[in-house]
Amino acid sequence: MEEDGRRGRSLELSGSAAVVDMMDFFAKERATPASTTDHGVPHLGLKKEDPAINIGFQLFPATLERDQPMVQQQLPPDEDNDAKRVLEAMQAELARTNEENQRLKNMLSDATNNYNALHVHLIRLMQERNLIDGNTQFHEITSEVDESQEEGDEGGAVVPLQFIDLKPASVVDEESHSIKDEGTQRRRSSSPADLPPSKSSEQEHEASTRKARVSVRARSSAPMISDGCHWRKYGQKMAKGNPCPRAYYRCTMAAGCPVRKQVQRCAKDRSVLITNYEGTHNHPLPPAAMAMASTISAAAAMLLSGSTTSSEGVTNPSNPLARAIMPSSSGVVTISASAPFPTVTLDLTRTSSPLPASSSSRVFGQPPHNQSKPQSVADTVSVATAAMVADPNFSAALAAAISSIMGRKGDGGTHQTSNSK
DNA sequence: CGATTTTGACCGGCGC
DNA sequence: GCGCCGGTCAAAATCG
Repeated sequence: MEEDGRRGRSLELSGSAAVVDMMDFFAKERATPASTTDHGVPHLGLKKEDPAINIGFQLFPATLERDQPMVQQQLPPDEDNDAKRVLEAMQAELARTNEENQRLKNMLSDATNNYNALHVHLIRLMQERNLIDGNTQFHEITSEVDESQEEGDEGGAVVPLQFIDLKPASVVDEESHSIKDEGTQRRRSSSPADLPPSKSSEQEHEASTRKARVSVRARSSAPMISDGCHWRKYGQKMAKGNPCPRAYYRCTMAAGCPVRKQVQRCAKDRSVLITNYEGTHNHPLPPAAMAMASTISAAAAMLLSGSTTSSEGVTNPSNPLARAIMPSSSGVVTISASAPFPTVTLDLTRTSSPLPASSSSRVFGQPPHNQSKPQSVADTVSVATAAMVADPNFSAALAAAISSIMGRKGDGGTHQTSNSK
């Protein structure tokens, strides 16, 4: 986006702006009204490619208001009855089109509301199940998502879906104040005045979860995947063990948005672009970004609900969401609770990843030089849902998955929460 | 001219 | 304490 390859300094990150699978998908998302993609097609019975939507939404309103008076002005005063009848017929047709247009708008609005309500409901159900399971660590994830949903309800149909963020609300609030202040806050953090009287277990937990991330792996020759948000590059570093530089971006869609992301090519397969998201957006997301956020939220909530476990990064077909997605994709979602921070990974590489399962742990923000240390791979929980992002049928898949999940509430499973440290 | 990128410096965490 | 490393800052450069 910002990186268009006009400069040659940033090595591989400044390559040509090629289009990848996921970019194709998000480009489609942007070109279509939000509700047509996010609510799920079944509500409308229309496909998002249906030309009727675009015609009704964009073309008719503009042409109607312009053309109608023009036709009348061009008519001579003594025009014959045939011309009048044609004119009346045209006007009637335009009126009908207007009505159809309005009806489509209403349908889209309803569908959007339905989708948002379902999404909130889904997250809450997952939270309830986590409470039952007594999984305190993962509970924080869904509760955070839930809070963001409630905030979004204030804005009506627009729900500020956020990338998964495991930080407790207090931490989020602190970080939301000012990005500029963050550095000084971090450097001031050792001040005795800022230190709490005692370090409770809750605070220890906070420290362990404040660095939660979402990692997206996509095969791309582009310098950065298009995720719908606006990013500003604020740094670039050479990471040890990887010849490709790592670029640091922060969200510029709203002032003070604390969300950051890191973009780096995989050392073993340079065609794979690894993007790590960190933080919570403090603003509503555009449709394209919502698609990503929704997917991650749904996948994470689903996984954290404890229906599927795996230590090898493979798909468990008993998972309803996975079942809904699997037919169309080979993508893999992985959630790791490993130190130093829990991470949700979306593997969007269409072919099976050439990397072993353990390599995905490195994506989790852990530099390669840590690989020699004892590190848990067994706490990795995986299921194939990432295809929702890569697959243009994402909406239908998500809707099917949600429906499936709703229908099996209470159906539980084991939940792997082991931590390597 | 404002927005964005580049890039060296700086900081804190961590291991030895 | 020292050095390494990842992450961030901020001034300068660059772009549209």
